[in-house]
Amino acid sequence: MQINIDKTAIVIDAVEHFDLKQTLECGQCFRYECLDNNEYIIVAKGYMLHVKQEGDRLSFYNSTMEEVQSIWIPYFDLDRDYGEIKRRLNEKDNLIGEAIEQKSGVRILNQDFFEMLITFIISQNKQIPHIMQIVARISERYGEYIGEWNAKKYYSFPTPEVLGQATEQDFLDMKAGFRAKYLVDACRRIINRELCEEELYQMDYEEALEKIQIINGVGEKVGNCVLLFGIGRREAFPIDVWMARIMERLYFNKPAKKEEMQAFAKEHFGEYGGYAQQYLFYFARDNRVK
DNA sequence: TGCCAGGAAGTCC
DNA sequence: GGACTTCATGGC
Repeated sequence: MQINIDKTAIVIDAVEHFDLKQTLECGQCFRYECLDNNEYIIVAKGYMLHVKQEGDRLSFYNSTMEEVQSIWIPYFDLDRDYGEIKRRLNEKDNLIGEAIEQKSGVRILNQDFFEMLITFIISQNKQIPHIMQIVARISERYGEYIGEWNAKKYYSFPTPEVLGQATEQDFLDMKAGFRAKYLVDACRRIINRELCEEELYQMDYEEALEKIQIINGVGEKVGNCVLLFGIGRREAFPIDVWMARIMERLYFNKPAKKEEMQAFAKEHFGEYGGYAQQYLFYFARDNRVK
């Protein structure tokens, strides 16, 4: 991968299988702001990033060469061969091809575990814009100031220790609703190490999925999202209402149980389940599949 | 106004 | 063990 220093930015030319807008707006990320066409402010990994894509050129405006290499290339999953992933998925069947083609610039972001845990507990029974609002409130109140753009200030996502100081009432004030008690429970169990990130990396997928559900408010769907987006388990296959709709349409042709769909995904997509899921989810949601 | 949202837990039988 | 209900909040 060729990385260059321009007058105003660190630049990567000839990026493939990547579209900044699709990758941010496909439903996996909740901390971005669109400035202009394919130009964004992103908050991740404790940094505020100003980034823009023009064709196959990706420009990082407020970053160093070292940060691009050590933080942003891994974050955007840019050192993975998505051409190979797409070939493998297209070998499985000819039904997923349309979704891959329409959403071909999606990559799975490598986000932080604790942030994904809290974010996806919030996500249950909520629409994406509202999830983003609540995560922004949490960061403003408990995160650290990391920069501003156009007079708007940005804040990092808090650590478990800091967010652990919030009470159920605090989460209610931030409009988390009935999830407030789950959030308190999650912080507590992370702080006292009933669940820790390191052990999840060492467990196999099934074991990790079971373990993460010790947290009150984390079930199979939320657990899979955390493993996929926060622990890098690409075999994870979260099934929400949109995934159920698109799978019933493409693979079952009738109403199906979640358990059946989960088993099908494991057998059919295997280690590529997470990628398949994201192409299908974004396709279904963006096209309002009923 | 009623229905739904990247669901999970509680409660019934 | 499966089906049904409840849980806040906001957008349409």
